[in-house]
Amino acid sequence: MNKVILAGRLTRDPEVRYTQSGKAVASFTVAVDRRFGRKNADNNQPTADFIPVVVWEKLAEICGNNLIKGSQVLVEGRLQVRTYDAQDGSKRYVTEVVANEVEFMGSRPQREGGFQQGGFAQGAPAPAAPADNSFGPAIPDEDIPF
Amino acid sequence: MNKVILAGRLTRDPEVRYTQSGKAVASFTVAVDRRFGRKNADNNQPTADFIPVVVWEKLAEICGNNLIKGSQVLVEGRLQVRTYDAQDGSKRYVTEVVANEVEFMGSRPQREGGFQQGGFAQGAPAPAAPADNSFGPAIPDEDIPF
Amino acid sequence: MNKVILAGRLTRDPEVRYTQSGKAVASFTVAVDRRFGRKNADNNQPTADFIPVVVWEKLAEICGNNLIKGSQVLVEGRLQVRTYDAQDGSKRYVTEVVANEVEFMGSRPQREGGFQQGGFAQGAPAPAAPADNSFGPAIPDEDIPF
Amino acid sequence: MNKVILAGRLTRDPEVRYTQSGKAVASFTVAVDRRFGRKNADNNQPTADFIPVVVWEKLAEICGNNLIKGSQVLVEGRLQVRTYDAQDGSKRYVTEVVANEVEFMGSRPQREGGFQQGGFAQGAPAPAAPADNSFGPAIPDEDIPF
DNA sequence: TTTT
DNA sequence: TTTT
Repeated sequence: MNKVILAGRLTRDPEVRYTQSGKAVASFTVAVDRRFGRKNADNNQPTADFIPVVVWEKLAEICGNNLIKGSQVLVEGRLQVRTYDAQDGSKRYVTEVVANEVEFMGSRPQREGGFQQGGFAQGAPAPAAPADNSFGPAIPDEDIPF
Repeated sequence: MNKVILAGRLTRDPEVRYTQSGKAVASFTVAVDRRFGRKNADNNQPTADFIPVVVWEKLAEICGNNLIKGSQVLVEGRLQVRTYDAQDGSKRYVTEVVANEVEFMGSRPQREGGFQQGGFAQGAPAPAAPADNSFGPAIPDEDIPF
Repeated sequence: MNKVILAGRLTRDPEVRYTQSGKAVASFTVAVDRRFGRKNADNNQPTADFIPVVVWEKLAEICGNNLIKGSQVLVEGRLQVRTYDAQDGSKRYVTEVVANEVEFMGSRPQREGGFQQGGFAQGAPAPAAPADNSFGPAIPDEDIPF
Repeated sequence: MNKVILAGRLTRDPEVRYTQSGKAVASFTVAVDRRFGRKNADNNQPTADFIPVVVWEKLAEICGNNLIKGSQVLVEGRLQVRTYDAQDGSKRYVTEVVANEVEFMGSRPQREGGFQQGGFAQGAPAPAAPADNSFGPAIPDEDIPF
């Protein structure tokens, strides 16, 4: 068992890319507020954890089409550590949550254009082209977790 | 909510260190086998995820005293991304699971000296001195998650 | 490990009772919508699961003071099966989630009087008197899960 | 989200039944030990929770073929409350975990005949006929959760 | 780099 | 760097 459950808000709009074979991949970071009391606020500690999340295929497109900066989500997935070689020859690690479920929670930030009222992530059209993967190196086409 | 649940085996004996104020910290990596079918075995993909885990205080000592390479564990905790400055001035990220519960599961590897048959992690004496933190930079003394 | 995580909405206002020794107990039911597709809507199947939740002590009072029918919550707890003897002498089972954490999620139903904007369940005054436990027999005073 | 994760041992051999349309259903109870300290042992409280679990189709057959009384399992599923009318006309509730994943954990009880060493639940032949559903009324044929 |  |  390798299970992660996060509830929080997107720090930015999701970034949707496509692999060479055409699979959609969405990346975003979820800010999870720490419970009051877990850390003393007065000693300059962070008050949130920022967790990189990656979503594949249909769910990626749904997230790209329905989530924006500030959106509240409930994410279920697994922890994955990818490894890659940095330019200086050293080995680097990228840890992220590969989500297999993203629920859209209540209070959603406003923006021009109508978003759906919330609900589960499913069914949606397909957007367009690539971008840069902000969480590390290129994601290989085969790297589909489920 | 920021919750992680892992079931797997230690890739090495746990490493126990102490902060300046005397708090114990144990670090180990849990190998979580991927379900057959999640990845095709034939395309050179990894068959396990290797997840760094950090444990504090009493639970750290219990882990240090009862777990060894190969021990089967069920870990519950939260995902934490620490940030630090590398020697070359760049910013690096260390992601780990901060465990608040470690259950010892069944089949445990043999070793000289008697280990307990299993059970929950609790109650235990205290070992001794530091070492190096294999997962990143020094863990500050205040960084206690609960 | 005995862990339950639910995201849903209260079907009614929470009911707060007190044990003889004065401990608060809140009871409510969480309606968890099933994912579209898990069940075909067209064969008269329910579209939600209704899960009884029980909360103790300080958290019970916070829930009583901040949640109402329709409130969206994220509940973490454990499953508990209590047993009791029915009037006809037969043995009955009551299964409920004993929550140790209740997060208040976004979109909250309106009602006269100001409720807080959301956040984690903690810190709050104490309400008053008993009522009837809608999920089964009297909860014994000692039955505190944590 | 409606998620349950249990680690424990079967109190009896699984019971495998078949619906009219031929779908396999396995039922068993998982005993989950409570953490020491969660309950004082000295006040006659139970030291374990006994949770009814239901498994469908292929996974049901795998469980029927590989698990026995005492088997250690890690179960992931969802909580379901079924309702039915008792003979006396009153309404009764049956709560159970509908498992979608069952991992076989380490130390497994011995019995004549070779069982596999453990691993994930998948792939297996099919056993035979019905029996009585020990956890409540007949499970309708359509009631397949995934 | 960070959300409300 | 990896466990069974």
